[in-house]
Amino acid sequence: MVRTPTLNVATVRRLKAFAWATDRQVERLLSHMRLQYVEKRTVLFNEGVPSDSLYLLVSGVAKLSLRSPDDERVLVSLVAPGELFGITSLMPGMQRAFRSEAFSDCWVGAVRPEVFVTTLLDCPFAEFSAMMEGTVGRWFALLYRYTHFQNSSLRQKLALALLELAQKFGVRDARGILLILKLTHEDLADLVGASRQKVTEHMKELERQQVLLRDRRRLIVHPDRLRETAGLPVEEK
Amino acid sequence: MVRTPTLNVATVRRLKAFAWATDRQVERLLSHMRLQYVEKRTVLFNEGVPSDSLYLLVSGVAKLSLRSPDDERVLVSLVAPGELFGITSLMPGMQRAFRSEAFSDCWVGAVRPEVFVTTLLDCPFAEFSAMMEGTVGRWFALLYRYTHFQNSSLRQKLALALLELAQKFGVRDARGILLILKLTHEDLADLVGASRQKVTEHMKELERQQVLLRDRRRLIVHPDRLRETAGLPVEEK
DNA sequence: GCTTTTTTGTCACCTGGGTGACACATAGAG
DNA sequence: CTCTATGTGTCACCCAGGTGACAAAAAAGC
Repeated sequence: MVRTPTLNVATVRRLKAFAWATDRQVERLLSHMRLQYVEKRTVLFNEGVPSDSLYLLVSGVAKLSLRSPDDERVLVSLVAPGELFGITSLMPGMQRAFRSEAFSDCWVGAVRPEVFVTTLLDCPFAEFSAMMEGTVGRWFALLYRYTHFQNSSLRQKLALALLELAQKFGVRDARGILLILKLTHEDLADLVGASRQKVTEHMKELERQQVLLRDRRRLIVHPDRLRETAGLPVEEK
Repeated sequence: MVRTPTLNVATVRRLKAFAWATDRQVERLLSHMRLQYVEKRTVLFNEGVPSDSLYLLVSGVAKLSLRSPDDERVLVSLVAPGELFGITSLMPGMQRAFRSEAFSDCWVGAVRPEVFVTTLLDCPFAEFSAMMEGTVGRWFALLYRYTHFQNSSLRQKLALALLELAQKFGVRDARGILLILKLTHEDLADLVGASRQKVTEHMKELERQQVLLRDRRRLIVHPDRLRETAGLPVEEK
């Protein structure tokens, strides 16, 4: 039989979670936390679903993973007791980036992110989360790209990198999205961690396949086709 | 000659920076921002130095990079106008993770992170940054690992992953750091994005080199030697 | 314009790591 | 304590992508 752990201030301190918070704050937070048992291999949330809870791992080991283009699972991280996870819930309207499942049997505490922020920081959730998005949101995009690089071919990495560049530096154009940047193949190679020569080869090939085209030294990309060659689910919008 | 851009609320709005902030907040923030011109190829900050400023890219393109084990530069990201960068400054006592340099001639605004937080969020900086550390700090560790995977051999990736695991799941032991986790080679393979077979080979090799040893199915690692095989600067402490 | 430097395109060759296959060891389950 | 399932160790073989080299094409100086 499974024994429910007691979750009080002392436990939290032992887990070294919320080290910066006062006892009173922790107590209030705990009163809003629902504790749940998650059996090994059970999925807590899947990538792509809305992020409405923040989790504290109380005991056991949790696992964050994502599906790579070739449908393999990439193990992104293992979560240790005392860690918070499901952090996308701190940013407005964000979907879960990873699947979370129990790597071993776990006890997990769940709170609504609004409660978390207002009890620990006394500042409106909307403001806090907007701030998060404006600052660490960029990091998050990076993490996204890098985790998706795992198990991808060079061609896919290139497509992924170009998509990110299109979001940042792209302007609409009759023929697609124009990147307002002069990038050499060497720059791209550094970005995806490949050799210049192979980048040249793949870029030629991508041009041949009409995924992108060049106007002098400016790139014009076709985001849907890029997404396809990157092996991403084609975004409907 | 270089023309100094005007930096007022309208400019900020056009850049789509701080979209969530009110005009008054933006105005106050701008009054504390020092604008500087950074010529192409100039380094703004280097990895490893203390993070004491937060930057807004006003015009041009900036570049974030790091040095890989084989002393190559990994281009981590290109920063677009309107983006904030140097975000490590929002976490307490954190060093810069990347080098930042101008990819093209840039105008950059710098603020102290305390000013940034208190004008935009009216909550004490110390509390905010503790909160950041406790939440997105984990993401940051991930980003660190993944960026360092770039241009690394499987052996180095393994060492890096094991170091991260040792930090999370390690307890001191007479023989090194004991990982309180039963990990299969397959798990490790998923973590570093490699095949199970090659992981087995490299783990054997690492055992032979006394970088780690096994006690039944538990791993005991030697962090300094791991750091060395990962190609990281051996941390003095 | 002409010259120098930087990029691009394309080779031929090499190597780290993926794949499949299979024997052996270990650990749970009963 | 035995049986079965799951992990480990080690092959032989293949391929994506790295390396070096060099010519053609574009840019950038002047």
